[in-house]
Amino acid sequence: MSNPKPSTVSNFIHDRIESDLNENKNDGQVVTRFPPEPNGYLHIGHAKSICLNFGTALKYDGKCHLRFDDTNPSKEETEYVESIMEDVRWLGFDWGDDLFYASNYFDKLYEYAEDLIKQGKAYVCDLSGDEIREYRGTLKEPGKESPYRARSIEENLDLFRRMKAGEFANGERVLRAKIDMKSGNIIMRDPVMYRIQKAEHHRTGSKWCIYPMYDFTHCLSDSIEGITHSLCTLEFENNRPLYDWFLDELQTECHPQQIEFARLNLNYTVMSKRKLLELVKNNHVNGWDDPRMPTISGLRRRGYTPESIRDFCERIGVAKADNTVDIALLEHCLREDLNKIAYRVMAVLKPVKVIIDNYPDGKTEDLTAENNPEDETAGTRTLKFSKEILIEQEDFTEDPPKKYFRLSPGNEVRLKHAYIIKCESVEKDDNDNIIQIHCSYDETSKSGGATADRKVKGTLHWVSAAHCAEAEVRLYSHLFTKENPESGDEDYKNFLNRESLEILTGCKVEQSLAGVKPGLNFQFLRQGYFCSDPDSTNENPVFNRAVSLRDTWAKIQKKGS
RNA sequence: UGCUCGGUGGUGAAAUUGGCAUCACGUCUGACUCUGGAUCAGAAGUCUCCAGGUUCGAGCCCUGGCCGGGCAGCCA
Repeated sequence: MSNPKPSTVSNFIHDRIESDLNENKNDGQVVTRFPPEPNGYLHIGHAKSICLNFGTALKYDGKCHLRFDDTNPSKEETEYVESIMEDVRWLGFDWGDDLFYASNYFDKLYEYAEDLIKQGKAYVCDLSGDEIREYRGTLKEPGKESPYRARSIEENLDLFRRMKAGEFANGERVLRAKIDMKSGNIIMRDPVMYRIQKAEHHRTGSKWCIYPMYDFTHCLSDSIEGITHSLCTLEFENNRPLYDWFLDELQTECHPQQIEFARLNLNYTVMSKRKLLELVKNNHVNGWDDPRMPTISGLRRRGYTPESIRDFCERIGVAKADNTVDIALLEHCLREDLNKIAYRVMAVLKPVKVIIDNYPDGKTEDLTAENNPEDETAGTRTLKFSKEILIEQEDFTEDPPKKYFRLSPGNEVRLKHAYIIKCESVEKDDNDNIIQIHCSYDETSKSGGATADRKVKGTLHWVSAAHCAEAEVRLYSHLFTKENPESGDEDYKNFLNRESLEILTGCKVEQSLAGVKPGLNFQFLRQGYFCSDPDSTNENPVFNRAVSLRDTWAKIQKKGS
């Protein structure tokens, strides 16, 4: 496994950092941060942000902090904290000692809030939630000032301290910044800084009953940590004036620059934590790490490598335009990585028996198979060959269409690493199902043998019936049937692909795959890349199809139909 | 009819900051192949949302439109 390398392609953020560096801003330092809220599992969209933030630090010889933005105890859990750390690490990034929690700053944040009150720039407001919304105005109409806006500094201080002391109920009072109720930017209409929430926090327990809001917390956390460039997604653009306002009014020593970029969207899936949570909670998928999910843990279980995901994030670039990336690019990145490193093995997913009539009864042969033609150092393994073998049902047909290179009556194919065989006859049951196929083999055509270079059009994968293991194989396709399940008025769940998971049992795999450890990538020859699943047992190895191989034949068939 | 951001092949991103619109994915040909994989060679597809203007020269600057996104949580 390789470590992340500094990115070679630039983007508008790196351009700005370079111009800052040229002006010797921040003493030539670059410090970024990845600030997830621990309220769900990370997904491929977060991977973009992780690669951007950690990658930027790597490129400019700076640092990237991991900071949990844990200011809302009702939604956050330790389980999420742990999964996030695991995922970031797995992606190949290292935050060193720079692990932080916004909740670590609650004391400081509280002092900053009192500071603002003392400056007359924050006040305690008794309006109810509904009233606050009413007073806020609308997108087109200005808001009205709260009747509590004019409270004295002393009264505000007293009330805020009593909020902290737990004297009031949830929702009874909030602390607000005194900015401008007529601002065109609704964010600036006296935003709430603190709310009362009598809830157990996953780190601070019951120490606090007031919790700071995102806007107040984020800029100050960045400032406290000495972040130079605070990279976030586009929906926070409107919040930047507020980010700057808090830091300006509090005259903090460090004033990071917030820069926004467009979040990642992928077709045939959804990318909001809320929707992913819903899929998990309502059992539309089997947990956060279901291989169909765009979560990091799902992709990992599916068989994606950290390298392929980083490569993907590099290729999609960073810009400000809304975008939907074709999932085919992600798949391309995986194939490219796995092509270099995955061992080739043979697995027959839907078997049909072939009997080689002129092959001696009871004979077995050891054949030598290369593990990876793309990598000489990968070595070889031994394969057993015998009279009865299994091939893929798809690889035989009685009436071959045009350009069909596989096995059919009277036709020859090569068995990979073994002999050329010819179909002599077909045996069927009463219902016209093929039971077994009778073939003859050309003894001199053995790989490495006398007429080994004799050409036939097709080459098939196979396993020896007496020398194989049974396995379960899970085939995945797009989670949604629609490119953009979120467009239009209809509920995205209506577009869930009912056939996104196909479970195949009774698959036959070569012996070397028996008892395989989970998390290993293989190429099943001619089929795709598969990854052993944690559900595997010695008796029942389970493989997930990460991605199929490019399939020219499938395209030809599609055009024909 | 508030504030704000964006618009470059099918998709994503570039364009040395005003100088021949480039790259990748995808698509399509063909070659090669003991994986219909990989690889290699090639092709089509954008004249940059529109209309003006400045300029020898505009994707880039200016003006006016058009279209799309975000913002009215005591979420982040």
